[in-house]
Amino acid sequence: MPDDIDRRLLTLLTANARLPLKELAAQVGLSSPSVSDRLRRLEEQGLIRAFTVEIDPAQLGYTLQAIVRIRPLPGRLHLVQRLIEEIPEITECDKVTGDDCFIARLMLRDISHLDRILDSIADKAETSTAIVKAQPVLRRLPPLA
Amino acid sequence: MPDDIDRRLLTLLTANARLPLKELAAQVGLSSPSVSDRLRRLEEQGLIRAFTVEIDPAQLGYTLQAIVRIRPLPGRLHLVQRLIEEIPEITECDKVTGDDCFIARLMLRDISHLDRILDSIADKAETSTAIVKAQPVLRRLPPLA
DNA sequence: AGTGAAAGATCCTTCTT
DNA sequence: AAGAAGGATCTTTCACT
Repeated sequence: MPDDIDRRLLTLLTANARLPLKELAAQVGLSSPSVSDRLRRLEEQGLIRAFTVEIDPAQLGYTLQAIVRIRPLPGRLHLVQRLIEEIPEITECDKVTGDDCFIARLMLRDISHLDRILDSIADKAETSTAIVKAQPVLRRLPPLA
Repeated sequence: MPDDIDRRLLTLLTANARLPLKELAAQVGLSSPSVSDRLRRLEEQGLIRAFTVEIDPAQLGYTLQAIVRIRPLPGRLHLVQRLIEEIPEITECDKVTGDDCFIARLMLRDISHLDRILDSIADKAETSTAIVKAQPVLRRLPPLA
């Protein structure tokens, strides 16, 4: 279980994953070797899954996003799931309770792009689409208390 | 606009943001200083928004996730949006077209945690909740073609 | 579990071409 | 954009708390 210092390290790294050890150590009041040890441990136990970059999809041409709820037709659950995994424009998908079996986020170049993708699953699942107008909360950490 | 080499750099960094310049340079067939210049440019123009870590929420005690659709009661749109921004368990929220004005992702410790949060907005908005059972597509990059 | 220091390797940036 | 050099940073180790 992460202690208070681990949590502060995670907060700092979430904001800037390239902070040097010396800087991290100063912020949490430990020495560089200690911080180095803690980071290694956090990575090994999988609490830190990966070091990544956050990309602005609009600057890659994906100026439109949609949230699509997907209800596979009877007997098509597994087929639809495989399909979802293979559509690269789906950058996130959750399998959930309730009628809407899947909830997916799509990155799109324009509306016709959306139309094309929805058409390709129309014979295997029903879909409900919501176009993203704004993002009041961009991906952030839950409370670490 | 990013060229082919920029796109390869983005792909490499998305998988591992700590790859050294030398390694990145070798992969794309350039020298370290060139790659350094490109990364600086990508960061300055905001295509790379940030260097971060990906955290496993379960290991922070958030063993439950929910996707909640939120329909503010008449006249409560702005109030509800402020509320959403202030609930730290909401780690993602999109404002979308359609009846469901907001779609939010909640990180939760258990079911009673969900109950508490939904209760706190029950008098300002209607909600529909879907519990996440699996994540067939974890956050990934859209195609860079 | 952590500190402080020090050595050796690696990495980044600057300068020149 | 490449190559070489200088300076910073990371990691590891060790004796000690």
